[in-house]
Amino acid sequence: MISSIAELISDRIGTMPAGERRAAQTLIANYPLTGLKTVAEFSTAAGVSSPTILRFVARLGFQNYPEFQSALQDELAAQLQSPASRTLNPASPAGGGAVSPMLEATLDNMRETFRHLSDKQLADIATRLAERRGKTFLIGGRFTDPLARYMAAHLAIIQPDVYHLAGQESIWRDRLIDMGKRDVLVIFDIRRYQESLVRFAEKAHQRGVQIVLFTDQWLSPIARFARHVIAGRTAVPSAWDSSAALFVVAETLIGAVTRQLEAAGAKRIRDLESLR
Amino acid sequence: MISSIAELISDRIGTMPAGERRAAQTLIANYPLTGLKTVAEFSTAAGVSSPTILRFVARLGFQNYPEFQSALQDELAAQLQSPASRTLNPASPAGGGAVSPMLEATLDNMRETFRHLSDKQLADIATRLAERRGKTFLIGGRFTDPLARYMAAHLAIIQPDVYHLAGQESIWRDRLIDMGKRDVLVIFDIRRYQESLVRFAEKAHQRGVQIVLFTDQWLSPIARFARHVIAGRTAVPSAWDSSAALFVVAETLIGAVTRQLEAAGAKRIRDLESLR
DNA sequence: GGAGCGCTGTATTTTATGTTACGTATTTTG
DNA sequence: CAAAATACGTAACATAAAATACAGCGCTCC
Repeated sequence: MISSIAELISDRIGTMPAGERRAAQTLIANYPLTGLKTVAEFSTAAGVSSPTILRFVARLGFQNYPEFQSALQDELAAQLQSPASRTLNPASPAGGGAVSPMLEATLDNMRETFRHLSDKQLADIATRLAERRGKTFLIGGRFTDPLARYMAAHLAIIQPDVYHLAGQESIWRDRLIDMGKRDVLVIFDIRRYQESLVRFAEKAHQRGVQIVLFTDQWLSPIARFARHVIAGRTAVPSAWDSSAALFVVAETLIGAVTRQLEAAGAKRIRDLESLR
Repeated sequence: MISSIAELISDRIGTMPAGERRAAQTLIANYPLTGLKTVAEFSTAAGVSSPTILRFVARLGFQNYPEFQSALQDELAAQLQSPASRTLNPASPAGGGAVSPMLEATLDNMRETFRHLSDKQLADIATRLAERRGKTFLIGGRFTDPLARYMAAHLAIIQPDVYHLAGQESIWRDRLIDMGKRDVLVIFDIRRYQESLVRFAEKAHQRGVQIVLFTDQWLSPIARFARHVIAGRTAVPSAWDSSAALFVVAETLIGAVTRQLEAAGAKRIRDLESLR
């Protein structure tokens, strides 16, 4: 069975004429980058003419060059999403049970999630949450609402006016009245994205509320309205998606907000410490 | 110093207008693939128009779109050639901001937690939860109750008689009447351990309820009454303890229970799948 | 509440990319 | 050794993509 284009090529490279073989070798040499460039660039890199490149991809079974490129991109996407550590990390020892694959995937997800997340971005969001110009609302979807609760439970201690929106849709929809452009709304939404949340986000956005969105890598439609978007990896070998990466981001953010408030010498924090 | 385009983006994302920010977020969400596609594809993915994409790349300092794509390709080429660099976030090398110590500590916590947790132990707990002799109750403390909710939300789908105990102490204390030796009580309790939870656990234990305890490495006093104890690492460089390791164990357990029920060919699972 | 500025999308133009047709070179076979 | 078939490149063509011009809208700041 042939699963990658590289395999396909090495499978057929024997039956190719000289020019196309040079194309194949050039592509394999630094795969798959050459294939993502234009036909002209590919051809000069291989030292052949453009039609030869086209005949080459035709021989591989593709209808046209763009189709070939799409296939390469899809392959690359799959590769980038499940990074190297799974294959080269010998961290999964004897065990082999059902645990380690799950753990490994989760660890990968976290590394990948943070790789796409800069310190500055997190600091910006933390600042927004810490500056306390208005109120902070948190809400989540069916499975992610606990994350909203978790974050709310912490934030509510270190600052006032933090509200978790719970219960039925009609209840939190009415809270829109309290929201304005000085307020922040933190939404957790991973697929399948919930219609009710999208509607709610849209209305809040219209009222000028700043939205911070926690979502998965495919981005909830709410991203359209969000001021800040955090995209976490969710894929694990399970029937369910994993929210663990988002959970860790949430904890990191909680820590960052706390630190900022401490640095600002917020009275509330001092009061709090004296209480402990 | 800015070495990657992703950094460049997160550096300037704050100063961008809404549309371009959406473009930036879309690109970061699955970097760098979206940037390798055509302007039209990029624009629809981000939900903006093509000129906005072009203005976006112009703002990043590129003369035109192809130049931007070449830069992305070069970056990708460098990454693919030295796979080691891919696992680490180049944005936060040594020292850096507050992100990576937090992440590193969290990852360590998870590895440590699972190191002290055998496959068999997890499988036993999963079996206990899956065998469905009685009811399943879940409850947590001040900060960990969201974890109980998260687990309950999943378990309640794949099996009946799953209850999350919420609200005031008096409410769930009364639920003790419903509990017997065929039932399972899942408790999340990390320090500072809550008196009310300990009392509740003791009473449940006296009634013969099987207790599964999620706690920290110093073990809640509830461990005395528990049939199964999961001790997660919680130490992170933050003012707060981290529940992330326990969260991942919970997810692992949810996955294991689901798998067992699938393997047992539970009718409910089949019904569920037909609903999807 | 009004004027000015800036951002965004639609429509059009321009550029360059992929594709095809055809003639020449090269290799293979009888 | 000759003839045929196959492979390859040059050059013209068509198509799709990027770039630009312009108008409408929303926003901010007086």
